[in-house]
Amino acid sequence: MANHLDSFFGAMADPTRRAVIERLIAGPAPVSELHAPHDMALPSFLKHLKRLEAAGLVRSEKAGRVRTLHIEAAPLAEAENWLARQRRLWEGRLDRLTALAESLDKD
Amino acid sequence: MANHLDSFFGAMADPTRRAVIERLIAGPAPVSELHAPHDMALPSFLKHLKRLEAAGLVRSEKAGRVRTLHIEAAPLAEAENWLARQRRLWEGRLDRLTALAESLDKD
DNA sequence: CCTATACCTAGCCACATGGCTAACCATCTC
DNA sequence: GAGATGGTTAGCCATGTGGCTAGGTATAGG
Repeated sequence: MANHLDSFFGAMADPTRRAVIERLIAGPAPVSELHAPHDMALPSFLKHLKRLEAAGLVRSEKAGRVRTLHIEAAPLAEAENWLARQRRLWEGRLDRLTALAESLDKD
Repeated sequence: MANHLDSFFGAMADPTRRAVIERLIAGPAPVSELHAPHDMALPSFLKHLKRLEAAGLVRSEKAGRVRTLHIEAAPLAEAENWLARQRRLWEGRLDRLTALAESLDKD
C-alpha cells in the first residue's frame, strides 16, 4: 500500500505540526512567523516544516531571504474522506446489527 | 496540549494498524484472526494492537485463551470532526478571499 | 494428564524522530 | 561593504518504533 495516509497521519501526529497547519489555514506565512510561538530552536522547527512539505500538506516558495509557506488542502480532504468512509461502514454495521436484533425479537 | 489527537494520528500512521481498524469495523475478532493476513511475527503484531488499545481506538477482552478485540468508534469521529473543522475554516477563508477579490474588481 | 493452541514477556537490533549547537550562506539595509 | 536578518546545513544525542527470536503461561481437548 504505502499510501499518502501513512505520511499524512504521521505528519499530523505531532502538536507542533498541527499548530502550523492551523496557523496556515488562516493564510500563508513566512518561516520566522510560523516559528515565533514555538519554544524550540529554528533548525528543530525546520525539520517539522520539511515533514509537512514531504507529506504534501504544505507548499513553500522562497523570495529573497524569506520562505513563505502555503497550505495544501487536498490531503486534509482526502483523510477526512477516509475517516468518513470508515464511519459509514461502522454505522452500516450497527444498522444491520439492529435489524438482526429486531428480527430475533420476533421469534 | 498532549491531545488524544497525538496518539490517534500516531496510531493511524501505519498501514498494519489501519488494516486492523478496517477489519474491526466489520465486527469483533480474536487476535489470531487479526494477525493471519499480516506477514509478521505475532509479537511484532501484538505491539501494534497494544498501540491501538493505548490510543483508545480498540477495546479487548480475554475469555479463556482467546482475546477478542472490538473497535471503539468515538476517537474516529473525534478526528473526523477535527479535520472537518479545519476544512470549514479553510473554506471560510477562501470565501472571504473571493469576496475581497470581487470588491476590488468594483474599483 | 498430555499436547496443542493462543497468547504473552523479555530482550535484542536497526533505523527513525525530535531535540540541540555551531557554523554557514544569502540578501537586505544603512 | 559591514552588519543585521532570515534560513540552511552538518552533526551530535537520547528516545521511540518496528521488526525479530526464544522461551514462558494458561486453557482447551482428547
